Amino acid sequence: MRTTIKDIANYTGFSVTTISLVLNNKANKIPKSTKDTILEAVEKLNYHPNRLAVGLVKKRTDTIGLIISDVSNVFFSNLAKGVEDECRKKGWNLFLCNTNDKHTRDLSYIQALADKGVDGILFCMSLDSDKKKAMESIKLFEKLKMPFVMIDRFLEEATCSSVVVDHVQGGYAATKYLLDHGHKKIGCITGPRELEDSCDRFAGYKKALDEYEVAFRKELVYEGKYDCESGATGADYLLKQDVTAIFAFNDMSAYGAYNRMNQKGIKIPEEISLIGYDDIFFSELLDVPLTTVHQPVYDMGVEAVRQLAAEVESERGSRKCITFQPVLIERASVADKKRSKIK
Amino acid sequence: MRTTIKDIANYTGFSVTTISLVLNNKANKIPKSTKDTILEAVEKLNYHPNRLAVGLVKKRTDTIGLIISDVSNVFFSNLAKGVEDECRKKGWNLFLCNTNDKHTRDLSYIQALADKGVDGILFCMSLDSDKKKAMESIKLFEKLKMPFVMIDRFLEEATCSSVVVDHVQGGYAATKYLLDHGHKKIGCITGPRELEDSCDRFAGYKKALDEYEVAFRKELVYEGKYDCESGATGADYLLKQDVTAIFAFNDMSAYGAYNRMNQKGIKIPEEISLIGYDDIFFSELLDVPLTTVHQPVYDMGVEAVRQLAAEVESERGSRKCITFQPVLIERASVADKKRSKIK
DNA sequence: CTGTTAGCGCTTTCAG
DNA sequence: CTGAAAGCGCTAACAG
Repeated sequence: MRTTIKDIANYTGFSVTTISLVLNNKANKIPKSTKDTILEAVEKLNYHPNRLAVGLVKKRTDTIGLIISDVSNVFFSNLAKGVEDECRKKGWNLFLCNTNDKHTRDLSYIQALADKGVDGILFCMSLDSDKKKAMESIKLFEKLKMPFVMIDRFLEEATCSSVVVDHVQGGYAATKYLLDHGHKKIGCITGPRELEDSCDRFAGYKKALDEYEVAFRKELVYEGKYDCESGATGADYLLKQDVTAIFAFNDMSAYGAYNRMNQKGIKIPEEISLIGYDDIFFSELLDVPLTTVHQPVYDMGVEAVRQLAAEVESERGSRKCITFQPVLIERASVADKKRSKIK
Repeated sequence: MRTTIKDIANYTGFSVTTISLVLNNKANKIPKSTKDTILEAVEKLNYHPNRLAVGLVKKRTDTIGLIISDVSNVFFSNLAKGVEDECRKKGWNLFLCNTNDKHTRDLSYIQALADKGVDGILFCMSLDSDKKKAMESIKLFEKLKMPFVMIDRFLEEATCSSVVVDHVQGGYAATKYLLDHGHKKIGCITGPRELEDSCDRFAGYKKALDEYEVAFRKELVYEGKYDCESGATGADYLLKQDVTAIFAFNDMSAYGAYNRMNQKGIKIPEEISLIGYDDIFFSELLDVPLTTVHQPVYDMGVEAVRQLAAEVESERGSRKCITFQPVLIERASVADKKRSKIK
């Protein structure tokens, strides 16, 4: 059996109250001598408080949950790393929950975590959530009075903090970079049109085009699925449109395009410039390191925990929306547009 | 305030015992009618048991911990995925702990998880653990009477289950494959020599050489660090030794070698064959998809949870050591040795 | 079949 | 300064 506070009481002759007091630093008026005997006993008997019991009475467990779709996705694993590192600093523990983008799992994890007494939840809504489903999740949080911060996706209606990245800016930066390199026929391989982040990047793309007074042409837009395969078919399509540069809305589809062009013997960046989005660790390892838009995922994880901490401490109120600016990482996959090419 | 079992008691008029009984399916002798009223009330008042309280008395929390060095490493994130998926199936929750390979964190996480009442721990010992430190961890588990299963690394002395992969076999298979393709001068880029898995792969490499009666030559061995950079310098070195094939002990160093050869204009696999180890998702996305040794990481995660479940249920006893066989994934980075080349 | 009661291990008034 | 006692929400003998 583990040593309990009672054991310490018996051993030292003091009452459990006194023990508890000194262990929780509420021992203003307890003489150093008794403090010391107690601390010694704690050491000697190797006493460690049972956190379940503590949690039961304090209604605080120093534990939070992280709900994401899939840790094996590099985006999320980096996020999780940031989250866990920050938790460790705070002396917290982290529950990891993968929903695989199933909304019903969002719901069941939220409830399960609440039942286990977490102090708060970091919530990356599942992708199959339409507005109605999203509100369902939010309502559940509210019903449970569970502090939470939304990551990567945000809902106006939610009374919570959030940390997101400005994808409009990201899309804008990537496109502008291409434009600055003289490209005008810039194809893009988007993500699924339902996804807000894809729409945002698209908005950024258009904004840059506008700013440079390059007419938007919808035949230069290919709707991909954020995966390699659709990146490859996207490249096939755009090549036929005779683009000089491709902006893939995530690195995975950029890889697909990259490989396809390689197969076809099309040189990057000499013949076609390519730019990605995400900055997966792999992108810099390619033969032609990929120029891409970096999302500060790890930092977002850290910040999310801090927001949650604020939320937990202050009993709501914070409700801040922290926006991270993505940053363009210049590598080798973009070159000036060849003058030789017509138009 | 959350509804408690007492609320249900008050609401239905039955005692808390009765409620508890039906909720825990120990209601053999309780008439369906009362069962139904209770279940209805539970539904209506939206009652969810407080798991902290349950855990306190039952000494079971349906929660386990996973201690690894770093989730942002693809190996571990895939492992974690397998673990979490299996946990979900069992209705368990998962604590995620990153040690960054610091042994003291192994210790503090083990204790912290125990304090929070986990039923067991999946333990991937930190890399800076020598035998003595490793035993320290094991002893702690034993002192705490905490069920655990070791993953990826195993210690004879430990009375626990473990799931590992047979790296000797992996190294053997990779080397044999190269030999079968007519290569005799096979260079290898190992991992740090302190690491057991690297030694094992090396043993497999030698074993295959022996079997094919190809003399081992130590100048064909380059000690790398399991990263891209050392892979590149390893390639530089081995190229000077005039090898016809390179076996990199992990995919990261294989990428390093791959890129370096690309830079030098050396064609893979025409001029040099290359084989990796790990089968990171990226390996198949390369221009020349990398032939590599696949470790069934996800499945290991799943199996580890099952082992732990057995351990937890049967109050020790199992103590099985499950060995996974790595499998060679044939892709495009290995070719028959050119006859033209001398020797 | 159902209720009473005693904990699980800890914190926290409230007395003294 | 320290201790007794109540209670967090639940389970599990033990009665009846």
